[in-house]
Amino acid sequence: MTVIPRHSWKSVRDVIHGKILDSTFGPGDKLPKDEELAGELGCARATVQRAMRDLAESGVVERRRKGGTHVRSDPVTRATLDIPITRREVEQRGSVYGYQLINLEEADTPYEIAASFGLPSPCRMLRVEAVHMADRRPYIYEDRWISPQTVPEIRDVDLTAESANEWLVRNKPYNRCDLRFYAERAGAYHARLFNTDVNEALFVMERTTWLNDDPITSLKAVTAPGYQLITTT
Amino acid sequence: MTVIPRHSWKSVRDVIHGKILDSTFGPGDKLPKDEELAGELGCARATVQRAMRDLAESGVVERRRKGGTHVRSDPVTRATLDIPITRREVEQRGSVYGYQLINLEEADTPYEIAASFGLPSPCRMLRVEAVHMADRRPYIYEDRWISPQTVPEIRDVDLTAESANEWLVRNKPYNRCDLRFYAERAGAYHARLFNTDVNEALFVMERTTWLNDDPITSLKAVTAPGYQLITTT
DNA sequence: AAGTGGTCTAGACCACCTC
DNA sequence: AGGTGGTCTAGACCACTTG
Repeated sequence: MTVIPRHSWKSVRDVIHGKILDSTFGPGDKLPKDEELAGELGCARATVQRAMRDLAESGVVERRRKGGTHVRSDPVTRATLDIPITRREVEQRGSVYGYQLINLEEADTPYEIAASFGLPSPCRMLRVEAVHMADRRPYIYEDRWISPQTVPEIRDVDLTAESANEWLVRNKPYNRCDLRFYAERAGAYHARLFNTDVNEALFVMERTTWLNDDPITSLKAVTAPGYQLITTT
Repeated sequence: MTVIPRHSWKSVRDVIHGKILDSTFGPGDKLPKDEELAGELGCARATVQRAMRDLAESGVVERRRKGGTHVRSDPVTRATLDIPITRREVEQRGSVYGYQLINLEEADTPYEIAASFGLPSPCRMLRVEAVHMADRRPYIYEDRWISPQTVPEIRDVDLTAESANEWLVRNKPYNRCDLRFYAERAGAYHARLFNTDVNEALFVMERTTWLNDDPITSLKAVTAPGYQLITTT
């Protein structure tokens, strides 16, 4: 009786993944149940579980109780995005970070902002406009709405000194986060801010967050010309 | 002796996360070792492990053997991006998908492409230019380079019928994937293709993949005006 | 060298979902 | 209602990494 070399969950994962890649199991096919696979591979069921969870997380298979494990029929490329605090991002580029509050007011949200929160109608929120700078040049313009009902403490924060970005990330957890990326023409305001052409193409990130279905903040971040969002897996 | 209500790994995670959010443990602080926490919380060490892994994956803490578990000092917002096959994306929008090969040739890669693969100098690759369409209108223009050394089978694929996008995702696994997003002005070519203004801002995705350090493909996908990349967590 | 997280097992029970 | 994946435990051993 030979002890099997070693059944790490990664090797189990790779064996199963291999059978999918070589078409032993095609898109949509049902895989044997964990228990069977554990028997075949000579490892504990928990090890198969661990392997399968990894495959499920990377989008290769789908699992459902009672339904079993199926090979996903529409493969996706899945990647993880890390969006750091803007200050950190600037500093890691080796630049000097700067921050400037442009405007702070309490006002009714436009319809689009209410909509992005999923609210039926506009309501009163705190609006914060600010610029993040890298080496004294504008780097990201942020236009943010904060719900003072969910985040009452925000009124006590000195937003001329600390960016809402930083304070919120450090102090206010969230459950749900919507992200949206697109390109936008600069327009007169941003062209002047970034000292560029009116027709420059700018990369825009929008982020809306909730805590237990209560709106926290909605942010539109317009980046300087040439900005790139990068991921490595 | 009351049986503790139930110690699911999620509740354990939330307890620990709570202690981080209420500053019981601040940024950079070291958390007790798993064994201790398990004792305090009255659960198995494996349960703490599971909870901690989740916190580590979502970027809240960092763990190192022997080093212990620390609260991350620079919080990040972490999101998972799912990029489907373009055909699927179009179909799920409820549109009719179309595909058109524009150009297919073997040529030396420009320096930028070689660079994105991390290669020192240009080399011969297959170049595929194509358009994906939604309801007969251009949706995404793709300019792709494929390494025939890593993917010799590509020569036998009829790229007029099936997009390289689809064939590669279905048939060629990859280890490593770099993604890059930015905005670009349309220019004459894309303006005509998308039937829009020369200065329109277009959202661009670049994706480069490898299998065990061997280059597979590098793709620049220029999207139609108004395109948005969306994530929900 | 030793401390800490990571993995593996065997077994039990739970919870969800399809059949 | 029953089958399948998900979780939990207790204990052992492994592997990384830092003091």
